[in-house]
Amino acid sequence: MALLFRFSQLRNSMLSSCPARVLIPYAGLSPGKLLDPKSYERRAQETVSLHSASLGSCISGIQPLKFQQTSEHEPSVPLLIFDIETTGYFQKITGNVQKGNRITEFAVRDLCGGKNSTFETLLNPERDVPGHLATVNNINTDLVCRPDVPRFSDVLPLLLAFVRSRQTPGKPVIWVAHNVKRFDGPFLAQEFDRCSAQMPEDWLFVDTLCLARKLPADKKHLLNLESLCKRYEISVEGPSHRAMQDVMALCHVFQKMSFDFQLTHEGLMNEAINASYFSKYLN
DNA sequence: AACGCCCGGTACGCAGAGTT
DNA sequence: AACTCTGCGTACCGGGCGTT
Repeated sequence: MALLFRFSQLRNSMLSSCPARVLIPYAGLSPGKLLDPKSYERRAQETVSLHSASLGSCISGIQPLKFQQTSEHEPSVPLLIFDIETTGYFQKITGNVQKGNRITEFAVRDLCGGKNSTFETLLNPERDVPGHLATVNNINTDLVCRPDVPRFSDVLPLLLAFVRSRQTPGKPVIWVAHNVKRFDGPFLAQEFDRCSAQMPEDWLFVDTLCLARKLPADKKHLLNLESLCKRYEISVEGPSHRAMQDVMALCHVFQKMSFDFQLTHEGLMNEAINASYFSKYLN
């Protein structure tokens, strides 16, 4: 019998986040080599405290998020729910790779939970944030275009270290996001490309938008994340369109969808695309 | 054999929808 | 607002079947 995803009480706080000092040893970097750790860590902690204050009670009316390893003898593949905020829509860049829209915030959460199961950071896009977007997510030029806000290239070693810290050797990693095929994925691939790096081949991506399209007709009308939260009766309060908040909402949506589709690890792997899918969005 | 009808598969274009 | 995937409707084609 196929193993079903099961969700159990999170062992640790939903908001436990992974500070830079934890990841730097994984990344094999000295703090000075990466960025000013104090300024970064202070910002990271500020971000956590911000979420602790504003998001701690933002999701209510549902059971606590649950997830269990499928077998103690066979470590499960980590499911990393992530979301990004950007300076605009994805545009394929031709010629000058410094042009185009950039990521301004990145948040990820390992659905398995545990210590240091989340990672989030603001990112310096090295370009202005269009004014109309500040009304969407409250991320403006003054907030992110500062020397103490790390660029994606600064954070990349930490991100890779975070993934390594969650990954079972020899097992792939499954990233889950809403519209990852057309938005988050291409952006991520483009940022890797800017860093002259390649996304690891054992990174797989599952698009919850594609899953939502397969929902029964009565649940199919609107498929954006907000509508899915309403349909699954997931109450999300506070400011929307912030990366970690959307991650938390998507965690719960994904949980519900997993039950709806009776998703198995095998089924999820079949739904997944690998990093090479996004190469068509690069030069 | 000729004709008409139905069904399934394929191809195409358009509108809607998704992300910030 | 930019971009493009997806679903839907439509048209077309070929095969099967029944009727004349």
